[in-house]
Amino acid sequence: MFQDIEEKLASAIEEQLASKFDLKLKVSLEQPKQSSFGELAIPVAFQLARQLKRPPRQIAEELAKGLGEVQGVASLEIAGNGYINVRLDRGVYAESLVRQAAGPGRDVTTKIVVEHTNINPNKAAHIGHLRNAVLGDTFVRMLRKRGRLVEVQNYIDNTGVQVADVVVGFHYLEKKPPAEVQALVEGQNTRFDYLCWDLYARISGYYKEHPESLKWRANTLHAIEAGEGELAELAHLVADAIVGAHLNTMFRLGIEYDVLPRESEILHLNFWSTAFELLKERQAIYFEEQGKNRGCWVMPSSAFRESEAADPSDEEGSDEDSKVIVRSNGTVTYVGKDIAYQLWKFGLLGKDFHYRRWSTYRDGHEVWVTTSQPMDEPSPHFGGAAKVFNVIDSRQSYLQDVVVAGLRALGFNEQADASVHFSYEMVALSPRTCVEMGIALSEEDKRRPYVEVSGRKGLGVKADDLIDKLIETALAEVEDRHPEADARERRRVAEQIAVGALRYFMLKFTRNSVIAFDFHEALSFEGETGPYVQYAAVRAGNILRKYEERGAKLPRFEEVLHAELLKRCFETEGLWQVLLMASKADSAVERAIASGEPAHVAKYAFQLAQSFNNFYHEHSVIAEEDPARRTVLLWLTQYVRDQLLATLNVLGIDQPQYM
RNA sequence: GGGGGCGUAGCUCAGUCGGAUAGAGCAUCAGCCUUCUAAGCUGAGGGUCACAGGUUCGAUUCCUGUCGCCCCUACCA
Repeated sequence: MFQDIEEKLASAIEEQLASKFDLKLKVSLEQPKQSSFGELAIPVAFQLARQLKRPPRQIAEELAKGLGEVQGVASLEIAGNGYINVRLDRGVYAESLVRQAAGPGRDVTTKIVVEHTNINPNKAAHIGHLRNAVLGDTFVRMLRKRGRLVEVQNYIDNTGVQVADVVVGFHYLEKKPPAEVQALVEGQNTRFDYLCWDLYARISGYYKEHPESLKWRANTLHAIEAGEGELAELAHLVADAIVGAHLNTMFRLGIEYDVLPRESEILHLNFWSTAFELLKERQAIYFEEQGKNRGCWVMPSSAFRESEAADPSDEEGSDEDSKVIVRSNGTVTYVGKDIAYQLWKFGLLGKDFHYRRWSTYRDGHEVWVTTSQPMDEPSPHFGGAAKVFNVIDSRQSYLQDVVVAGLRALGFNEQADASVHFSYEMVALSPRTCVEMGIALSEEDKRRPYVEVSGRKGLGVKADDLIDKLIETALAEVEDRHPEADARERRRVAEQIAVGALRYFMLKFTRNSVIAFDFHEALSFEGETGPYVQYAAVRAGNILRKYEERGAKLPRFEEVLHAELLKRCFETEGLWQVLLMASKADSAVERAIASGEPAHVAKYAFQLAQSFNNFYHEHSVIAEEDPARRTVLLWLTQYVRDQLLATLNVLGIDQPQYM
């Protein structure tokens, strides 16, 4: 609703600008700093003042006069030097919320692909991976909430170095044949993904002490790429088992995928060789004859580095910064495969995978995986997007630039522009948390704001361990508060609170801020946290439930409530502010999509919860004696609850039955 | 060396296109449970928006420089 009025006003002003000043300008609206200024502010006169060389106040007055009647708007005022402040007609506004004109569906024709999670399938997921998956999943929920068609892809790098290293560990270090590893996968006593976590750290250390053993890695990579032999078999075994573990971990947080494109199929279905031919044909890459990259196919740095293109005076052979796409031994780097994958996402490769159903989630949703052989059962159609978001760690922005440069070099400028590196900073550990975990720190590290995690060193917090710990903490609290409740139900509530705390924690920071993970902070359920928001929703639900438990029935609000009554009640500033805040849910999501910041939705959820908690404290709904007023308060409670739940749903957070 | 990011309250962070008196949470202190659950609410203290210039009617925001911290700059991803 708020969204509608914003759009209506913006376009009305834009029309004015066009007719009065012959200007084409995108008008944006602000929220006034103080609520006494009204509900919306239009600062457009300031922008115009310079262009028109006239005082902003005068322009504002002219625009406001010309605007006339806008539905739902009570008045326009010129304030300060030239703000146009907008006051809504509270009665009309509230009434339209009671009638709930559904928000407009947006673009459902073009597909958006969001790729996220993308964890190397060689060990358990850690907190850094959680940030990726939660960000990606929330962004997907945001887009879907606002009517976009979205496909979720989780790329599986099952032929890369990291998988190879674990295979090396099993084969060369532990001398385990595939059958034995299979037994470990199926074993009940230890978790396979945890076991691989340790093994990966072990083999990484081993390489350091015995550099000659790196040839094992090379051997293994070749075997995997060829797809034959015991090493390849081990790689498949490990990768599939770990992917299963990752999907289970993510499902605990309500994260699901549509399709798992695998690197093995990129290779075996010759996606790469097709892309390779294209790149050579268009001369996007060339064969290096000299220097350190001799014998490799490389992309010149001028393709992805603006500064170098600007300065051609450099001597000819200065391509030390070129990016190797095909190594001198003939194998292709990750970036090369990623270019082929990116082309497929846009439907530009002229090829497709084959698919089989990987599994079906408990809610019935299916996730598919790519295969190299045609399957009998028909599959949905994947790929062919108009826009692609790649949720990838910001440390890889250089590689992402190379991928986009690849598209551009092939002449796909439109798709290059539609490729978004949805980047985010890493999750590190606070020094305090390192100490708690028994990680030895140097004096220097202790003074740092954070300590980087390292899979190679096995240093980090495993996702499932963190989730378990959160559940444990929440459960203790739930048991304390509800000793009489059913144990299974309490467990369920604790899980929902834990997930709420974790997802909110991962979302409350904007993407480009490094999170120094701290157990104490993450385990907090007070203040700006997921549980705080959940608690507000639960309280709202309690009011409605209690009301009905006491024998009354909730009125049919749309029949009982009318503009006049609503206007009278919402003259109370506090109540109006709650309603206003609640009506901004869609606007908040839309804004967050535009800025690419899921954190904005989290912040909004918190503000709405805060606003409601305030209301809860100040007004007794059920005890309200004036029946008309009570009806309004009940409706407000229900409306806020609905908006809160809708927003929590966008954040991937459930409402517990009680707290 | 080159590229990118950051620097806002004791701590962790927000801060819309340059606009009205710079905001939250935590921590500290002082209050509030016979009520729809206190995982809550109210209040207080706490700021040279790193520093110095510049552009502007107006700068936390844009530009330049300085200082400090971080990331990238692999035939790993």
